[in-house]
Amino acid sequence: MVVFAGQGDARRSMELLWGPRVVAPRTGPGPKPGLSVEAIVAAAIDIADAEGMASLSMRAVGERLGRTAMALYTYVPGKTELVDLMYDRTLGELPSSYPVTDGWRAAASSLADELWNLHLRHPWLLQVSPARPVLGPGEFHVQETLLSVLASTGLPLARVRWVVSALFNIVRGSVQAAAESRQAASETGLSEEDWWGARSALLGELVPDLTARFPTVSRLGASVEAASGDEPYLEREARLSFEAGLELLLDGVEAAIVKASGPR
Amino acid sequence: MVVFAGQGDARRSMELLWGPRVVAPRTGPGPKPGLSVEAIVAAAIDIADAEGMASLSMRAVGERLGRTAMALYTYVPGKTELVDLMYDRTLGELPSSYPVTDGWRAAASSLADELWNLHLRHPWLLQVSPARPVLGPGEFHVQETLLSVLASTGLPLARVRWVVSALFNIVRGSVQAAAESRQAASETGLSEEDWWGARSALLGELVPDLTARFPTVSRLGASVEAASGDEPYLEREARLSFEAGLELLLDGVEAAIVKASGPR
DNA sequence: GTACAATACTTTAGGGTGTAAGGAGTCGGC
DNA sequence: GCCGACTCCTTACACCCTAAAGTATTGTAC
Repeated sequence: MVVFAGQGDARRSMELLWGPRVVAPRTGPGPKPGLSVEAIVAAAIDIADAEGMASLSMRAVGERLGRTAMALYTYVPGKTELVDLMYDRTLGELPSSYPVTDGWRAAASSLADELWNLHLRHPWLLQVSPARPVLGPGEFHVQETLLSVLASTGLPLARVRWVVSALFNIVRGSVQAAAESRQAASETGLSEEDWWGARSALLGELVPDLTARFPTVSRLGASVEAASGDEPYLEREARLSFEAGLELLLDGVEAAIVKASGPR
Repeated sequence: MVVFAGQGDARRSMELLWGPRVVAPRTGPGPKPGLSVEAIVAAAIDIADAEGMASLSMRAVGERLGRTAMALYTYVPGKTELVDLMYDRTLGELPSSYPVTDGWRAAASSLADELWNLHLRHPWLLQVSPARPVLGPGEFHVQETLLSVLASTGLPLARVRWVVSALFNIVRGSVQAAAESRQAASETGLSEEDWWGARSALLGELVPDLTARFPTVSRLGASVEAASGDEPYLEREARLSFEAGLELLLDGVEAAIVKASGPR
């Protein structure tokens, strides 16, 4: 399921995102709060990291904090907003300094790397829709960092923007394979090799004319299988895909720079 | 929630994917089947297209076919497999002929376009995990088409592979914004403009130092707002992002070709 | 023509989910 | 000392997927 930012409580939601994270102790009457928004968000992130977004329920979060699910509703309007907070807080983890002293390409590469690792550490990020942005400090932080590093190419901001979005897409796309393969392995208890072995045996049996119908795929499949050693497969695969995609993209940027500076 | 291919019924699942789509009428005893796998898949696709993956439930599919949810379990092992079928059948829609007579770049571009439109027509495709591939005919078909078109660049298949994956990522990533913005608009009843207007007003109020903290983003935001007319915004935005990303990528491919053919 | 077996479909039920509603309990301020 | 505000919990509902068991329909064999 894709989660959108709630509409009714737009203000409340924004206040949670941008407001102070350490709330001053209340002065009014009533029992002292035993929890806090940040504690809830942290617990939720822990769960999502360890067991995946599918296992993230209000009950689970409450349990981890020694409360019931409903106790959370005192602090957070609903699950949607909680997920938004998780997303934004996590993006905020991204380091912000990428010196361009070694050139824009080195800076962009290491930034992309960091972004990749961040997503790999928190794969559930991929399940939060980037369509209607959360518009929290973390998201702004990431955009600012990406934009400013790539602006150092000298390209106009209006073009840098597309580079940023393409870069983001490549990171998200490639990390998805890695993360979900990992998650699938732990959920089903089947290693990649076992799974793949069983599947390709079935394929050969049920689709005898596979190589005839899909010659190029088959050619590739054969070469890949031959080349693969016995180390974790799909994850390395995803990393390679990321690196290759990044290189292609940055080559494209370089070409754009040359073109922009005019044919000499 | 991310859906993985079931493990227990791997064989059954593969048979459904690769088996004949028009089942021969049964001869034995028992009532005649009133439904069929293909009819169920089609109904499910209709629902997902119209109301999104979140609204796709076994009940909803059954209801659309005049049955209960449980009736579907005669034809399909479970929801997981149904989603796999939906995914694979939909990918099968992609046209397969992309003549390279006008050069590889034109062919790749129009193929990418087609892929983009396909995803836009069926945005729920993005919610099916590509990690553990479905390994159905549709998926093979798409891979085969992409690979063979890009193999016409003359690059070795081992590199073409990464180009394909990057291309796929760019398509998926950029279409996500468009599709989900559309979906969000229809679900919340809020147009992009209204939503964005409300949000940015809130931002200005709650975060007065926004432009100071995120100068580059703000600079970009200002220029974009100024440039935007009064036509549907985020969707055009996503399309532009797609086109720009594609150009960057293909430029990168061109650079790779030049590099591979050796410095003259 | 009737009994049987196989299949399609429904009903029932159990364990999930998010969260609305209302009832406890706890504390600061008057 | 008590009121009111506040946190937190229990209960309840609506929805989800699907296992299990029951019912209806059909073709075949005797």
